[in-house]
Amino acid sequence: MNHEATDAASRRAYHHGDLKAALLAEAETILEKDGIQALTLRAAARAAGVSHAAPKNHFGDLTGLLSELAALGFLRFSAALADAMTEAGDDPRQRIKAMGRGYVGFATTHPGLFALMFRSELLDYDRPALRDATLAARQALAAAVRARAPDPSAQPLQMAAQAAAFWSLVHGFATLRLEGRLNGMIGSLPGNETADSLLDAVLATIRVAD
Amino acid sequence: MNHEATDAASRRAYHHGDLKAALLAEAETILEKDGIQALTLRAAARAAGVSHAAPKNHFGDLTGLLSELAALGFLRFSAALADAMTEAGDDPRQRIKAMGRGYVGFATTHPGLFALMFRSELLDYDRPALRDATLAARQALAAAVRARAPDPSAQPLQMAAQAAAFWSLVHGFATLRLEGRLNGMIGSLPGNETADSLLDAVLATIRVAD
DNA sequence: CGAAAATGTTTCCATCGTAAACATTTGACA
DNA sequence: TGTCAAATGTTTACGATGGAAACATTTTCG
Repeated sequence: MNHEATDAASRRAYHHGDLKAALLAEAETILEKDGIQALTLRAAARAAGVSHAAPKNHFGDLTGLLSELAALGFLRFSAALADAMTEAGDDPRQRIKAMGRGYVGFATTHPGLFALMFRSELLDYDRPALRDATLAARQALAAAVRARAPDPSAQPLQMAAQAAAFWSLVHGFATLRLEGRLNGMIGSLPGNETADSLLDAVLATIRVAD
Repeated sequence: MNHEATDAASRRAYHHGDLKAALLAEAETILEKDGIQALTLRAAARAAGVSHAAPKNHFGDLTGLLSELAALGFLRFSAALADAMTEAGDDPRQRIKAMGRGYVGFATTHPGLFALMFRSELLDYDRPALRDATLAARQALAAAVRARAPDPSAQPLQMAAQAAAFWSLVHGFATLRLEGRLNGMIGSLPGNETADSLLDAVLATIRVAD
C-alpha cells in the first residue's frame, strides 16, 4: 500500500497534486474564454477547486500568475515561429513571409495569451521563467531577420532598423487586428478580402533585397 | 446679489460648476502619473474633491469615463498628426516620415493616453464622442497615406496594404517602444543611438515610390 | 520517529464598481 | 415670481477583488 489516494479520492484530497499546472491551465481557459479582466486569482482558484488563497503558495500574487502564464505563451510562440520558419524552406522572401504569418497567426489563434504577453504593466519580466521565455522568442525572431539581409557589410543601425521594422510591422498588424481596428479597412475593400489576404499584401510590401 | 457663490465658497459649493471637465482633467493626470490601473472612478472623484458616486451623473460608469478620456486623446492625436503633416512640406517622403514621427511622438509624449486609446476592452467605441474622435484620427492617417502612393491606377488591395503596412509599422513601433521591448535592441547598438534615431532608420526602410 | 517545510484553508481588511435612496441646486414654465 | 421637475451630489450598502495573517494538513527528510 502506498500513500497515494485513489483517483476519485485524490480530487478531494487536501493536497492537489499539481496545483500550479492546474491553475495555469484554468487561467488560460478563463483568459481565452472571458478575457483578461475575468482572469483573477480567485476565478482561477475556483476553477481548480481550491480555496482562493491557495494560488499564493505557487505564484505569490496575481502578477506572478500572469507572468508564469505569459512565459508559457512565449514558449509556445517561439515554437510556432520556429515551425513556420522550417516549413518555409530556404528562400528568404518565403521565410520572412512565413514568419510574419506565424507571428500574426499566433496572435489570432491565442488572442488572450498574446495580449497578456505584451501587457508589461501586469507582468514581471524579471521572473526567471518569463525572462528565459522572452529571450527564446527574441532569438526566434532574430533568426528570421538574419535571413532577410544577407549583406554582412550592412551597418549595425541598418541591421537593427530592418529587424525593428519587421517586428513593428507584424506586431502592429497583430495588435490592430486583435483590437478590431482593421475591420473598417477590410470591410471597405472590394471582393471577399479577409484579414489574412490583407496580411499577405502587407507582407508583400517588405523589401527583402535592397 | 446673484446666486453665484464667491470663488472661495464655490470650491465647497454643492455643485461643482464643470465637474465633467474637472474629472477628465484629473483622470488624465492620474493616468499619466500612476498608470492606467490607478485610474479608477473613485480616484478621479477624490482628486476632484467630490463624492465617489458623483462621476456616475456624467459618465455612467467607468467605461464611460475612460471612453470620454480616450476621445479627448484621439482629438489631440489627430491634431498632432495634422501639425506634423503641415510642417513637413510637400515631399511625400518627408510627409510620410513626419507622420511616422508624429505618431510615435504622440505615444511617447502621452504614454498613458495612447495606451488607453487602444485598450478596446475598456472602451465603448460606439459612444458618439469616441466614435467621432476615432473617425477624425482615421482621416488624418489616411491623408498621409494618400500622399505616399500617387499612382491612381493602384489596385484597392494594394492601396489598403500600403495604408495598413504604414499604420502597422508606426503603431507597432510605438507599442513596442512604450512597453520597453526595444530597449535591448537599442542598448546593444554602437554609438549613442536612441529610440528616435532607430525610428528614423525604421522609417527610412519605407518604400515611397515603387 | 519527529521536526520543518510545503501546501491549503479560513478569516479578515481595504479598495473597487455599482445601485439605490436621499439631498440640494438649477432652470423652465405657469 | 413661485413652484415643480430635472440635474447634480451625497450617503449608504453590497458583492467582488487582492492580499495578509493565523491556522490546519500533508509531505519530506534528517
